[in-house]
Amino acid sequence: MRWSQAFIPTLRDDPSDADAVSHRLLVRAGFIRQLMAGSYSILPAAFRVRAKIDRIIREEIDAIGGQQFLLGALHPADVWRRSGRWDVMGDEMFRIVDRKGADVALGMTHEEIFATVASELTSYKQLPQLWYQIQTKFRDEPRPKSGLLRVREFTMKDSYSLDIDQDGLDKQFDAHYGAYERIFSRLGLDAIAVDASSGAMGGSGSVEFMVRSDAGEDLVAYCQACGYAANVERAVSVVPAIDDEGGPDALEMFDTPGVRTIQALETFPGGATADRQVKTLVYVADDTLVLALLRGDHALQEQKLADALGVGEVRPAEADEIRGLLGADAGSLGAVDVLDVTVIADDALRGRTSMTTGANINDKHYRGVDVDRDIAVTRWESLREVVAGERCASCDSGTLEVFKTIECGHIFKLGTKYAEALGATVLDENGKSRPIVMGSYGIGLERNLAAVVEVHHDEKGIVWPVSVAPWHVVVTVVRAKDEASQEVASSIADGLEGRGWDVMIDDRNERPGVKFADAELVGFPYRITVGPRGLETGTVEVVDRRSGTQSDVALDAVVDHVHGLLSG
RNA sequence: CGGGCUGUAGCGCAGCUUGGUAGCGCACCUGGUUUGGGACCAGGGGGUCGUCGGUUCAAAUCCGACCAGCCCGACCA
Repeated sequence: MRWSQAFIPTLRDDPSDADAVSHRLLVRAGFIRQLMAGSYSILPAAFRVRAKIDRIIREEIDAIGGQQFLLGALHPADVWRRSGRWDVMGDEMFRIVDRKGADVALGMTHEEIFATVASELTSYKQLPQLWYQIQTKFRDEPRPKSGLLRVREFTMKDSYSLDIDQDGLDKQFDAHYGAYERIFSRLGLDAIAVDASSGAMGGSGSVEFMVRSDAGEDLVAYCQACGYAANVERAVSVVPAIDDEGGPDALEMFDTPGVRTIQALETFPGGATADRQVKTLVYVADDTLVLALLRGDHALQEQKLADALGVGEVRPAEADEIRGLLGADAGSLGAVDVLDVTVIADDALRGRTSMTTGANINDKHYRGVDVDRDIAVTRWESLREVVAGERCASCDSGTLEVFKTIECGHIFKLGTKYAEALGATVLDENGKSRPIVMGSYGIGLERNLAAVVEVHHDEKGIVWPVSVAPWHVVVTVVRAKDEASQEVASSIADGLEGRGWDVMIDDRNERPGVKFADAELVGFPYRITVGPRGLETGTVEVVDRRSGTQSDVALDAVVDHVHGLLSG
């Protein structure tokens, strides 16, 4: 490829609306252009990167037995109604009405459709199967952002495993786990596998593959000592025990005029430190009011509560709902003697005594609360959000870090939910009909492309790993009008292309500085500079983008030399 | 959906307060000189000023509605 004919619209200035590093660099280096919020045009350079990511994914999924499909992006409402997700997905699903008035959806994922195809399976002898596709997904995100990291239209590799039993699912899940590790490694991404909440997908287990980046939106708790890693939606940690000795034993109500917060009660005469208070939160889950109890200085992780209750989401109760349930306002709430309400208590409250909490009468609190004696706890769960610096629960010696990450892949054990809803059953060896046990496994291609840029860049621009670079080498012709230089550049490019490398010849009649700056912006792993000065001594210059190392190499050795660098 | 901000040439921006022929830098085209880190000279092309409506002799500028985009939050497989 000759740059003079290539469409790589680089910009001298940063785009004004780009915040994330990958967004800024991909726009500026001529890889993408925005069409509307959450929708981007993939330009030729980005298309080449995407094609390489696509290929790496296909190689690894094929290697664990994947068969590639291509399903429709247009889905009839019926299959989504059958799984119950036509309503669950809400505004996030793009919906259209066809000319006959039928409801149609733009596919946001394909469990329903693959399950529909799977209904043709008839015998356990046909299992296991591993089906996948690489296809466009549509999700009407409430807030697209950060360039390709959060969009409304994107390409996903989604695979689906089909098995007769849980054991088969576990095997395919593990196979995907390994394939994903190999994929991210080949993309140059240091992905951390973390326990995650399965959220709206349901199922028995899920693992997210997270890449550390400030542009990410998920928080991960990580222990360097033992490698424990979990999304904060699930993470746990060790909470040092609190000494309850010396407090009042008997339940005793006392006046707390004007006290509305944990903090205020700490300094109120006769009050208590936050770690000796019980925080009572009222939440709504599926139209039912529940109480969530935590230690006063602990924060609720809402997803944990939702998972504990087995619902998709929870929301804090409104003021009038709270008053209707407990007869008091937020600030004076407690669970003492509350009997008709589901009470979920955080594990950190187990066995605690001499606690202080609201009395469900405005401006009154109880002291001397013995949690086991005075509160009818329905269930004990981990509800609190871990905080950086806490002790690791997994190895008991390390300290947890908490940092932002990009979710680059997510694998789920689905179970039989979709197979049952869509009639995907087979006969087992006893002739009995059984629903197929499914798993689903996703990787967003463009998000991974952006994640690579988030991780591999410097102040000059992108630094592509060789595995996904749009071109491996740029041959920069310092003086475009010098025919000898152009001929040398062509022959070097031919030599490298003959070895299987992708080469861009920068033959533009620009100043050298412009071409060097563009080469660094676009991110070619290696640059070969051809100019009259070097040719006088029969050499060209080879520059390593990552390290900046420069070396003069003899003309007749440069193809071998660069081939060696790229192969290394 | 709540809060904040922005829409003027391909990109980055000024002009709007105080209404009167639409500007600057970069990019682009032609010719010339240049060429190992974002050149220079001369000439030139390109804009329904987001959209619709209102006020006015006259609107990029004032008023209203709408649309789009960005950021924070809510939300989020």
